Amino acid sequence: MKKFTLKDIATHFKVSVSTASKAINDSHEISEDLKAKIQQYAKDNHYRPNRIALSLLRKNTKTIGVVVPNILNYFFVQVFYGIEKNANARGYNIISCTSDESYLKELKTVELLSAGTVDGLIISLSEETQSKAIYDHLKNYSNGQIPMVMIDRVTDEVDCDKVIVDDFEAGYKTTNYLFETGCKNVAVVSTIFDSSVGKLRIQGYQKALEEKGIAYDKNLNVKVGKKDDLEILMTLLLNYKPVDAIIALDEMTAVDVLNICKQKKVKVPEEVSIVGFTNGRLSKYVSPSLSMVSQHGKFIGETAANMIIDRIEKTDAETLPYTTKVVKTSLIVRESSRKTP
Amino acid sequence: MKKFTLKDIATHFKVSVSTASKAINDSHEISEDLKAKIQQYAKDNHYRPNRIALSLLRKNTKTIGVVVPNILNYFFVQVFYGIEKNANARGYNIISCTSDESYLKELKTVELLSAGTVDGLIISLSEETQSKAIYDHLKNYSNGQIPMVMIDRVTDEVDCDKVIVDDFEAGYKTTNYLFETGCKNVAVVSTIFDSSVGKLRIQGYQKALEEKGIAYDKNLNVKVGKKDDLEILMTLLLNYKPVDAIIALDEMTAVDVLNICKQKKVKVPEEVSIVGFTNGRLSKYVSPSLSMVSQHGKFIGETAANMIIDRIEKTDAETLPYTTKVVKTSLIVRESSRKTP
DNA sequence: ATGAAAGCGCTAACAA
DNA sequence: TTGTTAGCGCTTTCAT
Repeated sequence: MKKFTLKDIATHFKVSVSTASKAINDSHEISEDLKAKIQQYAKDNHYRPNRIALSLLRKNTKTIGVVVPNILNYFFVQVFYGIEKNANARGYNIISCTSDESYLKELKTVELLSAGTVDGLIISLSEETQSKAIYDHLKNYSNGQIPMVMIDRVTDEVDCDKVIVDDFEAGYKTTNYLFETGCKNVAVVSTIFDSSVGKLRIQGYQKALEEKGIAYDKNLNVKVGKKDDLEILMTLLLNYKPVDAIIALDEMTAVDVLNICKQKKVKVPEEVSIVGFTNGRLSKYVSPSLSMVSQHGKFIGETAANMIIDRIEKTDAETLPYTTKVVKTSLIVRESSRKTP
Repeated sequence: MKKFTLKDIATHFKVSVSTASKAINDSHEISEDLKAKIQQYAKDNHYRPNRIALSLLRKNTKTIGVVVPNILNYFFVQVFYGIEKNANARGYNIISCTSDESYLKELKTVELLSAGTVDGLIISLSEETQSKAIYDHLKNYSNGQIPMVMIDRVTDEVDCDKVIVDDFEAGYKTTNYLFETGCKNVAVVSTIFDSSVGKLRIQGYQKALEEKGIAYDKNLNVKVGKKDDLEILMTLLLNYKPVDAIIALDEMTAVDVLNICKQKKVKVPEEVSIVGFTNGRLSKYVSPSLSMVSQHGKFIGETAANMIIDRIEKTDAETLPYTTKVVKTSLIVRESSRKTP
């Protein structure tokens, strides 16, 4: 598995390495004759300049790192897709890592990537990082070394470019939509109550309640932990009050809630409207199909890729002010929510 | 965005770079006193040895490249997850790329990765590559340079380690299962008729037909191209013959077939049994839930990661014979297929 | 205990 | 037209 290098070419033609280099790069300094021979030889031997050496020389890697909490979540897959698309188009590669919602894994990943491996980093915080609120690994990162863009799950404690979803507004609008279609008792079911995103959606929900003059009832804000049984929690919820609308803060939960309702013979949407977050593959296909809030993951990825590359390629990068782009959500109304009061 | 290097440390303490290096690496050659000071200073400044420089020196990158045709396909997401898991556990990172089912993009990606960026490559062929049957970019790759493992969509024309699904057997067993449960006219709907995987499943299907003494009817082998309308093809199929079982070769198609049946008031599974390939998120949640063939994507990923790392780390790598691991599928029976004749 | 020098593969001044 | 040298950041002999 010996690599084929410039030196091999140089030795073969008994020329210097720099001559070989110039010939490969089609420099006008080299005679046409020699160039042709060297280029042919290089081609025959599948010579590729070593990117590691080039990276060291040019002090860039043409690679951007992406850290997402969970690759099995369709939202992040879409984000990833968007990043890859734009980054590739601009000549960058992606090195992708998962934090698995773990602070430690996130920390290690960030340290690894920060060691010259990538020219910039796109990261969405793990749930554990957000719940522990430890951001040192990212502060140091952005302070000293290379550009960073945070997406979706972000924190104010780190200064950098950000692309976020307008989760507050999404929570607010979704709740209002349910009110407008005649729902009275709107509950929320969340598995991401510890993340910034989950909290903002709840705040939007609370604002809508407030405007409507309805007191916030924490029993209607169902927090589903890793070990909790959603079915039990749902039973408690439905027995607690005549809930007629449920907002599920992620797609899987929306589907689960729907299935539990069906199983309990609760009619959707006649008795209970359901609206979920993240417009992925599932929601369209279940029946009744689910009304969903789309966060436009692909667009977020594209935007983040452009922001990071812009910053990487700006020579006066440090002087650019950090910006935060807010992506609006769209409510996709399907069968699981009532249309009229 | 100036990087903090050994030189900075050396200058700060007015020592040589090599002394600084040794101190950082806790060499016994350096006085405890100086070591302590240097290590503290390094820590304070978040010094991380430049991985690019180390890669150049050690001639390895501790990174493996992964090229899959389509990241929005749940099977590949699972594979990816498995690769990431095992690779990380063994100290490797993943650089991931999508070929988008395009030969050209695959070619470019492979060339890029082969240029010293990664220590090994895991690849699943794009559909276009398989239909055009051009494998030069991979032959050269495996000949000369770094280890490669092909997964799922592979070709005999390239000598390397492989992890494949027993698609022939899967097609065979699935068809037989349908026969055993009383189905007579088993059709297949495929969007991947050009890929090795799709062809093998069809061959398995044909073998089952043959054993049963049933002539292969190509009208029952529905090929759905990118521009074809599945609904029209399904209508033709159902009008053509009293089909009582349909095998869909990917998950999305299985769901689509199910929905079209429901829409046409064809009862599933009473009138038509449906079995799909790839046990992803969708199949469990639609109703009736879909019986699926699981290819154990995560396991395939884990296996591939181990194979490539084994080969990378073997010093006598070239002498190791190439092996092909075959992963058996499992049929997960749900509601969409009949249980008794 | 510390430093100088070489070298990983490559390019880009600068010489010849 | 071709070659020499230096250097990207680091480690590792081999001096000192």
